[in-house]
Amino acid sequence: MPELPEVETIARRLAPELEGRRIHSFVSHWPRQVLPGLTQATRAMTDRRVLSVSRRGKLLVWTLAPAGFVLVHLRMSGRFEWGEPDRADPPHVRAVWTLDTGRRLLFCDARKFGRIRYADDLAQATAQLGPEPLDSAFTSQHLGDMLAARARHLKPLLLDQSFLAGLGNIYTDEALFRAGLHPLTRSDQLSPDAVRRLHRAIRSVLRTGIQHNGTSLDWIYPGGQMQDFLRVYGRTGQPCPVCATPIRRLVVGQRATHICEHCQIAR
DNA sequence: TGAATTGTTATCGT
DNA sequence: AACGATAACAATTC
Repeated sequence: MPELPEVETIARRLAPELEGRRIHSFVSHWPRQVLPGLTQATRAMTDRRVLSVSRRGKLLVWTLAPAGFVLVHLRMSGRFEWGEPDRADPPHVRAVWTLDTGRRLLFCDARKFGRIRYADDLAQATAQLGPEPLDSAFTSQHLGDMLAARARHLKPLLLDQSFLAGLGNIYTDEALFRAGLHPLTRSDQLSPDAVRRLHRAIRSVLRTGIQHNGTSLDWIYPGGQMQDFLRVYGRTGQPCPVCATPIRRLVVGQRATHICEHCQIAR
């Protein structure tokens, strides 16, 4: 579930606790989610200091000193919790970093789809990711060029992390609604105005998501308020906030997709 | 009980 | 060959 705004929120919460700390030890209870391999990753993380915690797309990035990076992808159900000395650990703890302070950072992941990767080279490890939608370098002109170079339906294209990094199902549906664009619109057939609307919609919905600490729809990601500001996602049958037409749920590229048929047209 | 959930990868077709 | 579409897959919750 965690998409760009959720991962950004997690990074901001983690940073003040983790930055400056040294990793004393690392233990995994599900080694297959540790890359490039448990022994290699463990050796590379142990006794290194966390310089900074940031985000690239949906990846959480820890910059280590003197060298190296930890990249955590939460996938569907990954989340971080701090171990409490006088309380039992939460369920589904898959990995534990123990810090020089003795504090334990727990990686919990019910579905075990998350990934913990150590990499020497950040650029190489993130080479397949598309641009950051909130970067100042990501202009409407840039998006227009990218869209025109492809001939694909907007929804699956926006979900493609190698096209643009960070959008998932929720924010893609919300961005398309705000842009007034149907998810099946072909990327190379947008008018210049539609490109501008889409660029604006993507950035504003992500910024709004961050402002509200992300979207909390179930037990997987707590502490967000963005679910109160969603206009189409998960609102099947409820009235469109603009025109009151009931929101419809369709399936596009094997993904649940929520639209207002009146407000969202191919153009 | 099986339907739903999502990003990534492998595979198929054009 | 390159690109787009599609299926399979990871594992669990309700």
